[in-house]
Amino acid sequence: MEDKQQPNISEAFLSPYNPSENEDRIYAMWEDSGYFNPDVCIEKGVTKPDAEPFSMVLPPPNVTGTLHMGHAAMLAVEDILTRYHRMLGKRTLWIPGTDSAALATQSKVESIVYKKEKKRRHDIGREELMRRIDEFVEESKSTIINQTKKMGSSLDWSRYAFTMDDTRNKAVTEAFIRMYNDGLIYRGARSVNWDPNMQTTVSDDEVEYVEKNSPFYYFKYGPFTIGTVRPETKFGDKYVVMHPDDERYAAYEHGQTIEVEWINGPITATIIKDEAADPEMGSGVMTITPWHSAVDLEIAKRHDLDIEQVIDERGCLLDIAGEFAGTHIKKARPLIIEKMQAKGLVEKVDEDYTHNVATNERGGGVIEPQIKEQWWVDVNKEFTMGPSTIPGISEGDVVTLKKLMIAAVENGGVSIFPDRFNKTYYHWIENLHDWCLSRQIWYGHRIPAWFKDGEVKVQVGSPGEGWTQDPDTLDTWFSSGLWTMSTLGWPEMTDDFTTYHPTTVLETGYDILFFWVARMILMTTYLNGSVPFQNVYLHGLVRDANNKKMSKSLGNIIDPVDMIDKFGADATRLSLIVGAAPGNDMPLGEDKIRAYKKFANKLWNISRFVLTSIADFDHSTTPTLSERDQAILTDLQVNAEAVTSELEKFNLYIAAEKAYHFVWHEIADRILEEAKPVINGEDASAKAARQYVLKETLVTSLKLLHPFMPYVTETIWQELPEALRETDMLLVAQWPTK
RNA sequence: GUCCGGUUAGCUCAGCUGGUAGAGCGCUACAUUGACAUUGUAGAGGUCACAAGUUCAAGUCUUGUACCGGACACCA
Repeated sequence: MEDKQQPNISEAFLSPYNPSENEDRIYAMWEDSGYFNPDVCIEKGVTKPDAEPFSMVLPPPNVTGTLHMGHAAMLAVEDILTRYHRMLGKRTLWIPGTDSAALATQSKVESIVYKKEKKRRHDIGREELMRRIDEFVEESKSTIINQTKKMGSSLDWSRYAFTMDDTRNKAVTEAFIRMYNDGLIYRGARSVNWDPNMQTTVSDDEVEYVEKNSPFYYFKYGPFTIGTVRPETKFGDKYVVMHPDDERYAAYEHGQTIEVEWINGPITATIIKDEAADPEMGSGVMTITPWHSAVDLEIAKRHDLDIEQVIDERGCLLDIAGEFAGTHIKKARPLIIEKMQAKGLVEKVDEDYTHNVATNERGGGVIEPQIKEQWWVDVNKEFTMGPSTIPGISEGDVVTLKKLMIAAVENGGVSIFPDRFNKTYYHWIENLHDWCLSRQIWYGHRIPAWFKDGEVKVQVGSPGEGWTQDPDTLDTWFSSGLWTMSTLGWPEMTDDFTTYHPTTVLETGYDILFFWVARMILMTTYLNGSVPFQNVYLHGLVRDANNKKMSKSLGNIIDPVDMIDKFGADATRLSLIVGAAPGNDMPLGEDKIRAYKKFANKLWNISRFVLTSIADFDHSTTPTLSERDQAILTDLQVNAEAVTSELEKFNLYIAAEKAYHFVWHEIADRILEEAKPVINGEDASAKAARQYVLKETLVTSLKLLHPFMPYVTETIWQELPEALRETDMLLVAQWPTK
């Protein structure tokens, strides 16, 4: 049997490209080289010490989670940006980290403990629970880290950060104390979103409204008719509110009292005229429950009304409910209706009423508004600005946190891509209320506040004998809001901080623009007088091939780890980039990933062909080029510049598509095909010239594609003859423009 | 209710500052065992949602209409 002749090229090329044989090996090689760390790049001479910095933080995934397609898309985008800028010769830093996801993690561990030992958190105590959580975190964190590496992410693991580690803890405490001392954090009793299941408050942004069908009751309230879906809140309703201009009730005067027969007997009701009552809504009359409704509370405050609690923290009725006291609201509701029916107070019931029920996004409990003493960030309080590099804001200006957040974006300090999200961002800020910071859960950053006999001190460590620390912890987004700073060592003015902050890009999903992006802007503009990042790149949601949301219940989840095993990380990355315009959701099916696996193989074969064709080329000579040879080199240049300009504009989806199209349909289909007769022809100098061109073509292709498909390009690079490799790894080769 | 998008080939989408339609997948025909667990060449397929306006010229700008989607707010 005759072997085809394959002079001087590696045996590796004799079979199709096999991602699983190469990816782990290549990643280990990159990691061992230290090139993910910009300091090492400088040490080894691949980056100039004074090169322009490029920095980015990884939006920290939940430490106990597993990788899903959303993460994969995020990692693909960020790694492309990182590799591109590294190849441009910048001091490039992409910082990895994981998030403690306090609420989610604690409830996960609690449920494990409950399943195993039938114990609740109060049974095992704070310290023990924390120990269990730490253990759980330690055990499960390697999963997400390993999966992140599988995607080819060129993160500097030597700078790995965890939201709950010492450095981050220090940053959180420092931030809290400074904001408290400036009066931007205060303690106050206000209406909060209380989750009776998890026994904690949640912020407005964590409340999810779920559409539900419930009976809507019309009750006779003296001469009026009032409507409600929640009869159990109605015990204390002694104010009846109507619009001042509502003709139907012109006979009643504000402040007038009437006797009304109510659930547990007669009460004295007071008429309140307030514009909050919508005349179009039902009868135009309502009673209010200020303790359990933020809207009602505002009305009550306007008229200085009594405010009474009806439901306790566990969701049970209080003494005010009389015979129903101690009963859980779920059980009480039908009993109350029964009694009211017997008393003839029920006028009618609308069984088919849909309304939105507030639930805790992360636990699913139904929110019961309560008035509670909590810690808050005041977003409207005026203060005098310290040193500032924020465009449009100078030292000494009187500002508010809201103003800072708007100024940072309005004056171009932060650019958001795609820019239509600017409006979404402003819209959110206009609606922004004070931010409830404290959470009644144990896992998280403990609030540095101490109490003694009604006195409060905010500081690091106990003020002394008899002081007890606030048992509450901080909203997880408080620490996340510091992330660009804390990962770089803030509040210490480390070299990292001064070099890499503000970061160049923040890449994340548009779904957490408010949770996270806005909060980072809030915290950083105030604490550091700077923006946290210059650019925000928002990616969309990954949907299935039919554009449906991926979900467990639909069974349409595509697992990125499966896809990597099946088609390779390169193919998975490209499938998540091409056709994925920033801010738009993208459909993804296996077919698409398979198509890019073919592309990786195509590149593999292109390389094999070129290496075979140039095997006898003398690299020490520079041959004389024909016009056509020149034209091909120009073509390379033009296309490399086209890809570059799209990358500069953050149009990764176009850049990837262009690179793909150029390599496959220009290089493979035309340049390689037309080179065949020249390479096989008699004219030795024409052959040498074309060999030179082919060599350039291959090297440029590998470089152009490296950010998008790092594994296959690096695998090929490692097989190139020494003469073609300007650097030991493609990872740090020079980007092919200029 | 407020705000923001979208509507272009069978499907998924691209079309930047206006100059008479593009890609990928799919489909049809032909070719090819080659650098190619295939690939190449060619082709079919679109009154660019609808209406009016600006303009020498409108997927592209303006206004309106109709659907579709999203974010936020929220009701007794």
